[in-house]
Amino acid sequence: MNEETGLDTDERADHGRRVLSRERIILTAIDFVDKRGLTALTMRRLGRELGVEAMSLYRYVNGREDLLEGIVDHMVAQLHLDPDRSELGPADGWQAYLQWLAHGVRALAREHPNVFPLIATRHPAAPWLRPPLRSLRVVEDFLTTLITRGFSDDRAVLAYRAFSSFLLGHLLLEASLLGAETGPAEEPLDEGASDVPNADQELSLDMFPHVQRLEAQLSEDHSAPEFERALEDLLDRLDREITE
Amino acid sequence: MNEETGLDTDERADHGRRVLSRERIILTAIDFVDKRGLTALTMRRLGRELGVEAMSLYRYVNGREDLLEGIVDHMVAQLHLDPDRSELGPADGWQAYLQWLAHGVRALAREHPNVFPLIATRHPAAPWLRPPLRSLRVVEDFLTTLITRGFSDDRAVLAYRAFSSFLLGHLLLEASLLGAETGPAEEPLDEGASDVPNADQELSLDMFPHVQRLEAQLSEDHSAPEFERALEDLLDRLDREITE
DNA sequence: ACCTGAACACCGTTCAAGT
DNA sequence: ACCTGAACACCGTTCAAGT
Repeated sequence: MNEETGLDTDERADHGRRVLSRERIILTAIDFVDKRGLTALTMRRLGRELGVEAMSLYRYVNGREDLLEGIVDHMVAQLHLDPDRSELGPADGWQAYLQWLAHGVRALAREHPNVFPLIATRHPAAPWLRPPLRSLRVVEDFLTTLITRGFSDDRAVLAYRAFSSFLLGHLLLEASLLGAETGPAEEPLDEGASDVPNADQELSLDMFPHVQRLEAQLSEDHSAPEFERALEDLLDRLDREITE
Repeated sequence: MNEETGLDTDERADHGRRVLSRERIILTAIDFVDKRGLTALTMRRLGRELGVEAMSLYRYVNGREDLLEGIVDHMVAQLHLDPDRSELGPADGWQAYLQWLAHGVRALAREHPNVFPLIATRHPAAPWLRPPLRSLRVVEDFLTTLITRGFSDDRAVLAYRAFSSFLLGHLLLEASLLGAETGPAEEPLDEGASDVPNADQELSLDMFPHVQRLEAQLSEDHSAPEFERALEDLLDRLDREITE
């Protein structure tokens, strides 16, 4: 296997006559979701994007579910390619590692806000893999790093759980804000065009004075500082735990 | 409107000749998702469940998206019906209120683990509504409670954001664990039956010694105490914020 | 070896038609 | 007023057939 491309070398020697590959399909799918949203991703449309009939994909991908799984795996695997990782020597503490990892996952969420919900909500393959840190390699890395830096087994597992919850909550919300634009084809849908007893809570804002008054502040996006602040609090909490 | 049934009284006087109503459709849909999972929910299947053709639903529901919206609204609205709410007088502090609210949302997630991802990931109607506290009434309640107990506007908004992230991260993970059973028809799918270059990470566990050794501990479910612990930490943090 | 045409069962949704 | 039949465009997926 070629480390860089993930393709067998004899496939690459094929002068590109081979149009499809699992790698290319997954990359195209991620690109497609980035641009048009998750719900728009269809085997048939993805085929068209690749200049091929939908049925051809089934040679490389075990159906739609497997395609989604492949997308998630590919995304999470990116964490290992982060160049900054090499700057982290054994001399650095676990806090530096968790900072690095947290920012790596956050970068993923910000680059692919439409894909992140997939990472966040698909059922992991095993009960001890929790979103968004859902890869054996990443979890192994996590545990070794903490344990070699003084965490007991129990504390390391606790930290993994707490860290997962933290990332999930903050990044899913942040991705949701970013993805709202690209989302599922946000139709204008002019008001009152429906004759359905909608029970719609278009109860006017007047009934909710605080929300109305604070609407602007509620809409502000302070994702970055809030993320940093909450991350530091989490690290402090973990620090207190291991020394208590 | 009848407070208990949510039906107009003249509808109830109709001797039940009217089979359908938005209320009944949504309740049946929630029940269906609880039992068979979100992906199984189909307009046609839901119609069959109600003893009716799928097309009939369109008189009460503006298509599938609106149905999902209705489900989310109905679930979140349940928070106001919590009987314990009445035990919270103005004498109780904001901490008691946030404890009550957190446990209310957690109860929702545990009772409907297959529905919770919907609450967590659907784009809110407005940018200042964040999952899972995505209803005007709930947010208004949140803000008034905190502000009348000494929070400044800014602190209250910060608290809303932090609280949302906290609930989302913890409860989505917890619901995911519970929902794994009922989930999307988890097929056995015997190993090796596929000829696809899966790049499957069935790299044996031997390569991940820490994960292997801690597998049992990683699989343990300590949702309840972890939730309580993290909630208290959050409340402490908010407390520190307003008094600093 | 790799891609496709045709086919199947199933979707969401619309609308004219039934009662 | 409420439900349905028929139809349309679109799904995912299989498999025999083409090259």
